[in-house]
This record gives sequence, structure tokens and C-alpha cells, in this order.
Amino acid sequence: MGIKDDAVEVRAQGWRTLAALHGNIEAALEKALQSAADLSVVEYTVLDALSRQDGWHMRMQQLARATALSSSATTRLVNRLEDRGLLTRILCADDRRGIYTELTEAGQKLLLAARPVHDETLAESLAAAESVPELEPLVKALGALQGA
Amino acid sequence: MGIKDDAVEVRAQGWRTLAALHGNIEAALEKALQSAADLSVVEYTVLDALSRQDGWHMRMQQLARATALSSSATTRLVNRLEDRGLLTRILCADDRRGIYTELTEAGQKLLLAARPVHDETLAESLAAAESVPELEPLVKALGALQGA
DNA sequence: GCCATGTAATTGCGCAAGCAACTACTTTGC
DNA sequence: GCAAAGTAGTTGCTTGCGCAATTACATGGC
Repeated sequence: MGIKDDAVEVRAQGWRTLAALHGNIEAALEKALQSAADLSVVEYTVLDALSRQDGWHMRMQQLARATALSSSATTRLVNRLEDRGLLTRILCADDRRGIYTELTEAGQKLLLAARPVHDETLAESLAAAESVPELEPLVKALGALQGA
Repeated sequence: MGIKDDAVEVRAQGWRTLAALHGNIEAALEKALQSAADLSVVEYTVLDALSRQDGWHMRMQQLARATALSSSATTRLVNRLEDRGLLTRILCADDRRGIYTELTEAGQKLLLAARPVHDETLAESLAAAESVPELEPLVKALGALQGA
């Protein structure tokens, strides 16, 4: 076991920890958002990303990147949200291939209702993870990212 | 904006970063493992978890927890791997409801072939993420977890 | 011993994801 | 100008997931 092998093992361990924490948080958010606002995590992510965007509109590809989804999945995700009246498609004037998505009133309203649930659930999940020995260091590190 | 509101925003930002990094790594691993060993990330996770277990066997529920999957998904995941001859089901003697899964020779062999690919891809993904300003601090923090 | 309750794993079903093929539009090269 | 190559978004198809119901076994109360 040389230094190099250790580094490999440290990375693998770090990745497992990251995946575990991610899974925990996502599952908790999924459940909470589903029951509070009938939104999945990605759906919330879209609404949230749109609301934090200047002008409140984004192109499909930006959305795909923001959600780490394929473009086909993004299309159908936007379809679902549009069918529910939470956002609208707007054709790009300058590039007629492109499509902007924009939050509707209803979308903003739902997001405002969902955000506290999201934030609280996130806080709870992180707190819970902090009492899991395996996850605790990563949670601390996460909190220290911007926190000073 | 009080201190409390800042904390909320820091957590949300941290979560987005975590999710983004997780997504990047998972996508890269998915592609690499798929083409190198015809394994998905969860499938690799199962083989790897089994190999790092004393006696090389785990119960379905442990596997479900290790992979952050539902029990039904775990059943089908084990089915797939069993059909390919990579692991076998073994009935528990002491609790006849329980089922142990155990790596076969072929499973161990495939894992040994896949592991270098996994580790290299992980290293590359982390290196790539380090040059993304948003992700860089988290990658550093991850490396520092066990790394000293 | 026996019934009620609880737990382990599996199966039916609906849904959302990715890939590949396609359409529509834009840009590049000549 | 116009053909060739590139880019944005959508659709058909397959696959894997979670939830809820089910089967098989274990455990506690009496």
C-alpha cells in the first residue's frame, strides 16, 4: 500500500460518502416536496433556477444543465410543468430554434410555498446526517464552504 | 437579510453544489463503466460493496441501504446480476426469510477489471471538477476528509 | 400451541429517464 | 446565393425506478 494507492482509496471513500449524503437528502426532499406541493426534486429545481435567473427565463439547454438531465427529459419535464400552468414556453425572437421558459404567476406562487418546505427539509436532513459518523465530516465541510 | 436567512441560503447553495458534483461524477462513471464492463453505477456499487464485506455476502436490505435503492429495485438489480452469473442468492439458514447474495468467481473477476476504470474515471472527474470555480471548494473539502 | 403483529423479499403497475432518430433553424464555406 | 455542417428542441422506444399489494417466515402475547 503506497501513497498512491491510499489516494485512490480516499477518493473512492469520499465518493461513497458523497453519494450516500446526496441520496439521503434527495430522498427526504422528494418526499417533502411531493406531499407539500406535488413537486419532484427536479421540478422544484427548475422553478427555483428560473426564479433565480435575471428576467426569469432560461433556454431548454440551460435548464438541462442546471438539472443534470438529458434534453429529452428536459422537454418532457417542461411539458409537465407547462401543463400544470407553472411556466410557459416563449419563442426566441433572435434564434427561432431556441425556446425560453418563463415562470407564470402560479409557478412563482407555488415556488414561494414550496421553498420553506425545501429549506427546512434540507436543514433537517443535514442535521440528521451530522449524527451519522460516516457523513458528519462531509456535512461540516459543506457548511464551511461559503460560511465565512 | 439576517444571519438566519444567510444560513438558509448557504445550505441551499451547498446542496446545489453537492448535487451538481454528484451528477457530474455519476454521469462520467456511468459512461465509463458501461462501455468497459457493461455495468451501471449501482451495479458496480453492489459488486464493490460485496467485495468489501467480510465473507463477501450481504442481505438484500443491506444492499438496498448501500445503494440507496428501494427493496423492489434491489430485487431486480440482484436478478440482473444473478442472470449474468456475477452473484448468487444463498438462503439464510437462521432466518429463512432472509437471502444472502454472494459474489461468484465471474463477479469478482469483472469487478477486478472494472475497478481500475472506476478509480481512474473518478480521479478524472474530480480533477475536471476542480477547475470549475463553483465546484472546486467542495472537491478540495472532499479530498481533505480522510486525507491526513 | 395459536393468533396477531411485524419483517424480508418479490411482483404488478405507472412513470420518468436516456439514447437514437428526426425536424427546424442557423452558420460556415465557396 | 446555396449546399454542407452544426445546433435547439421534440418524439419513439426501451429500461430501471418507486409505491402498493402480496407471500413467506419470525416473534410476542396469552
